[in-house]
Amino acid sequence: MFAMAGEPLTVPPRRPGAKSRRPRVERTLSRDAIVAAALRVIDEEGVDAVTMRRIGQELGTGGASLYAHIDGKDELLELVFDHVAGEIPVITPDPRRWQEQLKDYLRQWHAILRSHRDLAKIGLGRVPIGPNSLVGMECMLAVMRAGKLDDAVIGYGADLLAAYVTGSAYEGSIWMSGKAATPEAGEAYHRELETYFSSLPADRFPTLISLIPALMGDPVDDADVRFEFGLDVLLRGLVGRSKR
Amino acid sequence: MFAMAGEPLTVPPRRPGAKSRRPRVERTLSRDAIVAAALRVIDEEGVDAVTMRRIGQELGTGGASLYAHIDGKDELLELVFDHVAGEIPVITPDPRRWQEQLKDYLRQWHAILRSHRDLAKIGLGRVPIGPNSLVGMECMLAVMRAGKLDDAVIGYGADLLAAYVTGSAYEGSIWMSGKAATPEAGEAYHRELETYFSSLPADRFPTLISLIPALMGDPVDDADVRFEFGLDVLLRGLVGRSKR
DNA sequence: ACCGTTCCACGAACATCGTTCGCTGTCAAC
DNA sequence: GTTGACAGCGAACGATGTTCGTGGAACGGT
Repeated sequence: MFAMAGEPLTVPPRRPGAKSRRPRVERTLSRDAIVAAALRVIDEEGVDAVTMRRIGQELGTGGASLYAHIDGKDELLELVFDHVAGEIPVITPDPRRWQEQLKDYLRQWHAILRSHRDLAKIGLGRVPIGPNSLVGMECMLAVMRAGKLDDAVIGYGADLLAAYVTGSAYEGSIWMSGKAATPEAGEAYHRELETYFSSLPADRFPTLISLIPALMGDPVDDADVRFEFGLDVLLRGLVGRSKR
Repeated sequence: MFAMAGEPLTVPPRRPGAKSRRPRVERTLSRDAIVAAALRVIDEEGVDAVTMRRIGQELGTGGASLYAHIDGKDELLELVFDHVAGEIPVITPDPRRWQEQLKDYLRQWHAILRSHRDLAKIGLGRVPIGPNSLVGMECMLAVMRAGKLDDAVIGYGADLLAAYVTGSAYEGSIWMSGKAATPEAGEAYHRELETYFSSLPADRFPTLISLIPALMGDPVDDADVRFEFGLDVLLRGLVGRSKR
């Protein structure tokens, strides 16, 4: 499983014993090409459409050919996730405006995840330890330390914020999940859910029913407002927890 | 997909056209028995071990027999999730100690999820709309309203809190995930991760390295402290956001 | 210029998954 | 007593991740 542990920071060679006596000629396939193809499929059809055979076909071959460059599907998805993590620009911490810096960073991270369909799903059950993810983590921690937060708050808080960004991006992608990934289907599901809530017995769910407007905003317009709300709540809580 | 929308609150009959001319004699199989068997398998081997054939075998038959009572694996998992959601005791809101009530409720939810291995994984990509989940949601909303939070804060906040509980329970179960679900393997992975972080170049990851003790506590002892921290941060932020 | 080694590419195959199909036996309704 | 609906269930289908064995091309040594 965790084959990356202890390996150097740069993308590690797959076969440790391969001394590569040969100067590694450029063949048609490569790790980067495979990752790019997988990302292309994710952008077009979502993470569930990523299949070894599908990626191979995208590169003009079969699924078995990928195993020469990649250990398996798990590692492939991890590579894709870390690849897009590299798209986030790094930040040099400025103690005077660290909060807005941190928020901006998380906003960008969230936006990038959302721009790749349900890519966030990959990061849900994982501890991201790819090189780019680590750079992002270091960046986040540095900004939080510039804010003079307690070490314990930074340690727990960074995890909390990272989980929030990933989870929020994934939840936002659920509305267009499943097979019919069209925005119309998402809105249809949204409406169906709203009518379902409205049909509940008012005597047993009084609070729920009275809060339907607050619980369900427009699924697309509301996504950013919702994310911003969580961001504000989390940072408010973190600084409140740290001071004193 | 969302076949439950619009159906009555009690567990809906699977086949809408089945008028049940026969008074539904008690056969060996039943929805409840299937759900119980699935939960048993989850407790013993985790969610990934839940297979139609495995559940059938658990009940002394094959996998195909389940489809007479259940639409498919997706619905089965949803039923299991909602079943354990029924274990959480409901709360009558007390405005004077609503915060501790809310915390206690989320603590119990978290504990129940954690007690069923990686069951939380099921709830990650779903909007829980089962009957028991709805009762829990109503309960949560009522307590928050007793705290006189703004409606908007309740609406967004309830989602935030629910996602936190589920996500936190799942993350906690990752340490013992994979195949070798033993606690020793979890600790081994934890140690491996720590040495990996320690091996990073100190000139490029100064903050990360200096925060290793804060980032990684003991995986088991630390889980509750970590959860409590997030709870405190979230509630702090929510009330701060609501007051003015 | 030749050969041998190395290793990528790839079709076929294996195990496993969710699900469907068609048959059988049984029990309730007429 | 007859009939018909339906739970139960083995077999099968399509798709998945992964492994195996073969082939062939490119490089280094001679």
